[in-house]
Amino acid sequence: MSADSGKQPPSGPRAALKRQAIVRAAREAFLREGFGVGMDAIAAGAGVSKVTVYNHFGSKEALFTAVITEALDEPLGSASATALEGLAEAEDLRTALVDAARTWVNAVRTNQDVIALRNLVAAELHRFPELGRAWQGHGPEGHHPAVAAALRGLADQGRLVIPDLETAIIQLYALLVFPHMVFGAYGTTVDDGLTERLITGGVDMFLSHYGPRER
Amino acid sequence: MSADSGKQPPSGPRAALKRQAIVRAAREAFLREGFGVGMDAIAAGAGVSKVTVYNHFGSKEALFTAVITEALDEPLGSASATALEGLAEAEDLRTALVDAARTWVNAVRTNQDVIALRNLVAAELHRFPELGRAWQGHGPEGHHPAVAAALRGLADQGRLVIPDLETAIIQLYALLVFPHMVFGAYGTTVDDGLTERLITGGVDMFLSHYGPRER
DNA sequence: CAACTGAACTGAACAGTTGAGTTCAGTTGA
DNA sequence: TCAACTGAACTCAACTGTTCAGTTCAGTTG
Repeated sequence: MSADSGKQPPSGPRAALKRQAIVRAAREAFLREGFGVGMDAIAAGAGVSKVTVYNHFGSKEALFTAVITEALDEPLGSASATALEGLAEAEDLRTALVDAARTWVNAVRTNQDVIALRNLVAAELHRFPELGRAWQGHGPEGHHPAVAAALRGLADQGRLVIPDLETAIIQLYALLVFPHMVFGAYGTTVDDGLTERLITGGVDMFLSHYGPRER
Repeated sequence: MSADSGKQPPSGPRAALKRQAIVRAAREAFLREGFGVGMDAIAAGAGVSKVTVYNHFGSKEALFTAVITEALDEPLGSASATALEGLAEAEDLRTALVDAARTWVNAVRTNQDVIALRNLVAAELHRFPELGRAWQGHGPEGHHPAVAAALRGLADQGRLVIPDLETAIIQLYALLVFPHMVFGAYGTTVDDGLTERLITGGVDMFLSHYGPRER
């Protein structure tokens, strides 16, 4: 019944280009109009025949899945991850944390696309239960491990006192990135001034609780 | 062309019951299957003829709007608002804050429906731009004023030192309710133990930053 | 209490549209 | 030469919204 009965997707360099164009156009289309956007519109946006789309992906759901999983392993974390790693060597912990937080939050803010995609997934959860599960642990908060490692390192150095690491990680996320995710959900964006106050204020608050009592 | 040309919706006690049943069923259906659910399914769920649905609401979009606006002024905040008001008279600020936070967070957690509805609105923003605007300022974080008043009161008493009220409010939200909203977005729920640790840990963190330096 | 009235409701069929996925004959390009 | 691609026409299912003949029911009148 489905198109994938014994058919393997096209291969070769030409096919790869087409595939890329399709995913790109599909992502834009989904972001612009939601999951309800027509396959014809996507094909047209990719400058490709609808048949080609189906030869590559077999179904709309598979295409959507491809878009999401592709967005899933976007670099998003690379800049902020390196910023977090440098934390151990920093002399002035507060300044270093504020800097790391800035690049981190900025990565989230400039990738509103990813947040919007998450909303799509959330809204279509009933259609894509696996995607919902796959999205957990990824997305903008996808590098828990990096944050965990950074915090653990600082704790081992004795520069932070963290009795409950899991809670602390969530709190750091909550103070720094969750506001942008929550407000971004309806298209509201947090303005630059407030963003900066949330960063410095969040770091200060985090340090005044977990930091050494040097204050 | 539309059905509302010169037609007013039915009135009277019987009609009111039907209308209520329709909105209720529509809400469940939308939550269960998303906006794509068929009107026949909604009518069946309400135990009502499809014609009755159209006599009452005229269109699917109008019905969806009715569901959302009805959810908009749900009491959600009443319990937590009163809990927040009692804060000024409390002797033990930490205990009182933790208690207030518990009822507040619980209100949010048990109203996951409302959060899920918000996701629907976000996903269908292009179809309902007005709804998106109406939803801002409401929803689970809809009682900013109550929180603002409570914090201001404590600051005036000298029991908290809050240089930037707006930031402080968002931080309180971030520490206590945002995690449940973010994780709840894909159906993941925060388990009871973590919830409790987030509450106490969040309050402690908040107080260690804004509270008097008695620590 | 019986007959009546009229608005609201039912059930089923129907019209019109949209969109997913397919078919196919023909074209492009390494 | 062969796999990939195109374009257009097509099927098929689902969905929104409508129509209509008949039914329910609260309230009114005699």
